[in-house]
Amino acid sequence: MKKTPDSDCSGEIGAACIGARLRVINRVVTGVYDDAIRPFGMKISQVNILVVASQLEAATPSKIGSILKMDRSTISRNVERMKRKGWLKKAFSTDDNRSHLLKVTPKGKKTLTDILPAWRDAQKETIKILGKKTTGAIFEQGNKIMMSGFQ
Amino acid sequence: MKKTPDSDCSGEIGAACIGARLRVINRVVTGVYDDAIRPFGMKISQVNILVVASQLEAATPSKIGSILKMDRSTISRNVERMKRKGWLKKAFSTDDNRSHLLKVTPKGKKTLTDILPAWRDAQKETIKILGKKTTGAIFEQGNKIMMSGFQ
DNA sequence: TAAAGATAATTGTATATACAACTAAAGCTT
DNA sequence: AAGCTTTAGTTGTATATACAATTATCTTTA
Repeated sequence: MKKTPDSDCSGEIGAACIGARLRVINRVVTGVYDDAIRPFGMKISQVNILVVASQLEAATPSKIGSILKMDRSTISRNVERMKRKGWLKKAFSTDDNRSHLLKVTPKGKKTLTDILPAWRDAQKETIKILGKKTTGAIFEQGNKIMMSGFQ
Repeated sequence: MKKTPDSDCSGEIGAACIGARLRVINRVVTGVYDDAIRPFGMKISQVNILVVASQLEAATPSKIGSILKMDRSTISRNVERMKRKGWLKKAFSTDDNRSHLLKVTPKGKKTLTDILPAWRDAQKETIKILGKKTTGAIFEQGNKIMMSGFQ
């Protein structure tokens, strides 16, 4: 019997898609962190950028993007919002006029400090949801991928 | 010495944040699938919705959302786009007038069939990137979370 | 059964994300 | 040094996502 366009391949994809499962986990866990730090007006995506910017000596948008695996345009838009909130500012570097450095403002640092207890709660909650094994696997693999952006 | 608002907690968050690592992995893997199926005009998020809609007997927006852990409003917007593309259509159910059923159109099914080889390539690539251990952990945990939405 | 409470979907608003196209500035190459 | 190529950032456009508020319908309860 001839296969019609209706022949169902959704079974195979539904039963096996890693991307689908990863994205579900991502939505759930992102929600845990965002819920926890919402009272401070910050989101986990912004925390991540602030943290990386804090820890790099020369935090250019490109460098942050290569660590967090974000497109440059995404960084550009996020930085714009975070500047508006007063958490980040631009500083010009001397050696490359195409680029600039991103500095976390005192207000940005204070907010990071403020969210710390809520962030710790979100960590605990996430481990409870994912279990130690999955948490560990994600942690290690995530580290590897981020580290590849340091060069 | 008094702690100033400048005292740095970015070290702790940077060194430990599971959410950050998960989100990096999510961006990378989502890109793998999206790159693979881009020639067909579809994205992994849309594939996931079509697959779930295919497999449910009564695929309401709410049901799909509770499986994929998406907000109802997100489903609403995604369905709108997918209707525009001709992959999904609405059908009214008899028993609840607040809701409706979502049906995958023949065109939607055909496109799912068309992307199958590309999706398989993306699966392989993802396993290569994440390794078997992390892939397995994400798969199992993702299954558990999605299954909780079936009731 | 009428009022109160819960559920389903949509719409307004805002953030997150990426691709393509563009501009500007380095860095090579001959 | 002039020209080609690469790199950095921004902007236009589109999708993905969620919270709040709203409307409609269903369910429960008094």
